[in-house]
Amino acid sequence: MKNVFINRLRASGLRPTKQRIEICKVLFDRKETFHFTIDKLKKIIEKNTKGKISLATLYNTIHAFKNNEYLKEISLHGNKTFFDTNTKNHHHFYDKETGDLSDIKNEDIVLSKLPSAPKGKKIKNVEVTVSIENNSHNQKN
Amino acid sequence: MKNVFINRLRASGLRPTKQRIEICKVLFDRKETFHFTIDKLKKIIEKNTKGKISLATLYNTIHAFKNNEYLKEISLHGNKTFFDTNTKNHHHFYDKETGDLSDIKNEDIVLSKLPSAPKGKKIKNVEVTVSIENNSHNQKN
DNA sequence: CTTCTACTTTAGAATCATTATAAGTTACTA
DNA sequence: TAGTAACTTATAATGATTCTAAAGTAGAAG
Repeated sequence: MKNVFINRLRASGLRPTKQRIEICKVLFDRKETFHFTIDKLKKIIEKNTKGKISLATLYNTIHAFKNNEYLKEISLHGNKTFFDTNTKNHHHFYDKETGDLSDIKNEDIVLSKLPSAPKGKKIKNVEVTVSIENNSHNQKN
Repeated sequence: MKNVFINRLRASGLRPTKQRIEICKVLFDRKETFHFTIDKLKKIIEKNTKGKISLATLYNTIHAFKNNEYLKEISLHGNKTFFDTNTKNHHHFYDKETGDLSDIKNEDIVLSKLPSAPKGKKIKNVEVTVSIENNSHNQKN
């Protein structure tokens, strides 16, 4: 329900506004984790909701959510920034041709060797991107 | 020497123009691998060279180099696209605060478990980004 | 329940990276 | 050395993101 969102927003020091709750519904009211760009989010909201939310508000809100660990930003080739409702440490398949991004569970990738961080630095997180393409590409015989 | 570059360009079907050779010198005439954004490259060229090279040419040329495996594009958070003169499969340390990027040799990271690609797809490449930050951050006691 | 203030939202302008365009220039082929 | 396709260039166009300034709203205090 709405209250879950209101409480989480409050807990992060964010005012529960009409727009933020609307965005919460789109992002978090689902079973699967959700990957999106601002652009895609905008389209979904325009479909689901009568009232529009301005682009600036989408950016502001998504960044507020990111800063409060509601969302994770994902590293990818290409120009658009992706966000992920799965904020746990995990990895991704990325198909550059289609732009599709999907989760790989943390336990499905095992890193058995890692270098130590450069002097004065420490490791903050490790992200693996597995780029995929159609089987038909460069088919070797 | 210049001839090395001319030959490699020719071998890839790229005409060895003044500008391309100039760019080759900046990129490949060095011991260490080199990580850069177009912006950074532009500044270096403006320092090293009397004649300017237009932004459009930098973009065109860098993309031609990328398509011909002279360069590798790197996946990162943030808005700018990074390129790497190390085209071998390898990984990176990335310090978002400073924007610094450095190589991790392929053998310094071992992935002992990988998921299989979704149906109809195959794995094209696997890239690991190890995000680092200053030791002083969030120091736990 | 009103008032006040700080936080939000908004439309639109501004900015930044990147790509497209169209005109002039250059490298190679014959 | 002439012709043509490839290349470079300045500039315009595009697309994503951020900024700005004005109008609206949530929550605290009375």
